[in-house]
Amino acid sequence: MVAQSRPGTTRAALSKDRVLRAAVSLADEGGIAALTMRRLARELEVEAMSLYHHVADKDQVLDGMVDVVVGEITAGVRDGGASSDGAGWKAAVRHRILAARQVLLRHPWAPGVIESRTTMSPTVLRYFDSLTGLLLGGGLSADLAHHALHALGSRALGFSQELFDPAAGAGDESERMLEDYADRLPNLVGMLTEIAHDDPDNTLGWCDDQAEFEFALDLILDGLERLNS
Amino acid sequence: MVAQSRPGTTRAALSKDRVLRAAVSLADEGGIAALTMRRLARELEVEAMSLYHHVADKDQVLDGMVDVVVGEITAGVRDGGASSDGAGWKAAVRHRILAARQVLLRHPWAPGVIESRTTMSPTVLRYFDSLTGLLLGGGLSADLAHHALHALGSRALGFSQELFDPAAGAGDESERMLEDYADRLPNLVGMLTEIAHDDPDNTLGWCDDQAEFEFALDLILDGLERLNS
DNA sequence: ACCTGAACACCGTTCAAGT
DNA sequence: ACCTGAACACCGTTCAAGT
Repeated sequence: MVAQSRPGTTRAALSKDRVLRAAVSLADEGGIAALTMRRLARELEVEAMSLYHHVADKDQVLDGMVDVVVGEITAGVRDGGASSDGAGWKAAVRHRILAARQVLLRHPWAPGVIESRTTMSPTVLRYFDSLTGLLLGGGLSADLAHHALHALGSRALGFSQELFDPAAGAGDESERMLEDYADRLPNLVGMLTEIAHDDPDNTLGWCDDQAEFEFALDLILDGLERLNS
Repeated sequence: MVAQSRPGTTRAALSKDRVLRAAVSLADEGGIAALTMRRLARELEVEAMSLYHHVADKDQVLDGMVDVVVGEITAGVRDGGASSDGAGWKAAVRHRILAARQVLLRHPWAPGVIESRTTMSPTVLRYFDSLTGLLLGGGLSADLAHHALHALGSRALGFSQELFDPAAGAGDESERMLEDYADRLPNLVGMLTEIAHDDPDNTLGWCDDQAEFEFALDLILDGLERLNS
């Protein structure tokens, strides 16, 4: 096999960039478990071992995928502007983080991969540098800004690993489950039935992730603002 | 090979419990990557396939390992007592979560495994039920308690995935790194140098995880308390 | 310089066979 | 009922060989 799929049709040369973009779309479609070096090669119409001329190993592929995603986030940010004019820091941070979240929603595998990386890439560092700029520009002390980054944690990048399974007990089953567990989990069941009573649309296990994300984000940002006074 | 290691020494029969405890100690010692069905079997002086008489598959091993860890957390809690007397809810929640954190520090692999599970086990549900009891007992509305659980997220179980590598640039290298990146990461470097100036012990990349965890936890709990008034 | 085929040292898991 | 050995269908990666 030569690097042509049909006579007269020269296939684009392999490159690190092509490998990474193929890896991202493979994970987007089939989840991170679908990403194997062999399948990635097949997608690029190449032998698995050819990949190793452009990336050192699979870990470097994962590193690169994070950069692609964080690059998407950074690309959506217009620099300068209202970022440095003091009082607006909270809105600016909020806006940027919610924008990051929108990007991550398109790449459900990204949170897990980001958390599995042991070192921060230059691209990720640049994102955090920019976010830090918003905080310092808003008048937060270096110390408070530093605490803020830790408190935001992964939320700074737009995600928070949900421990509750969104699809756990959706539908009509949930009410029966509520009764089954009422004696063993009285507080949880009590809380959820009361919420369901107030809002009949809201059944067990079905939480509005966007609303919860914003609630937690605002809780943190409001807390920081208070400490900044 | 029969189930005896030496003549007269009958080996303990295999059981799901023994499998799970062996899995936990294997991961404690060698990290989660060291946990393979084959190695786990070797540790138990048994063939790999014998494990499948006690667990359905590796996923069930991971599920069980989470239960072992959360069981450790729950075991350290004395039920009843000061948990339900109103005003003390914040201290009670804080205390319980920090205790959970101490357990998780002994099982560094646990956060990753917990987040990889798609459904919550009865043991985990029981932990959250108990935590919910503290919130409701403290007078929080069902709605606010629900928001609180989401806002705490994995912190409710005592961990927060740190995005910054604790050992990234420790030691004397960090100062040189600071200078190298000063132009590309002005805000981050500015923040860190200012912190390092105030506290010479604190070098780049070396953060007090315990202090940062408590800062974020208190930020959230204080915010909830304010919303509860 | 880039790509390939065969091979190595692993995985999780199935299956038929043993006791 | 519990355990085993061989086998299957995968992995990531190395290496020597091709062009």
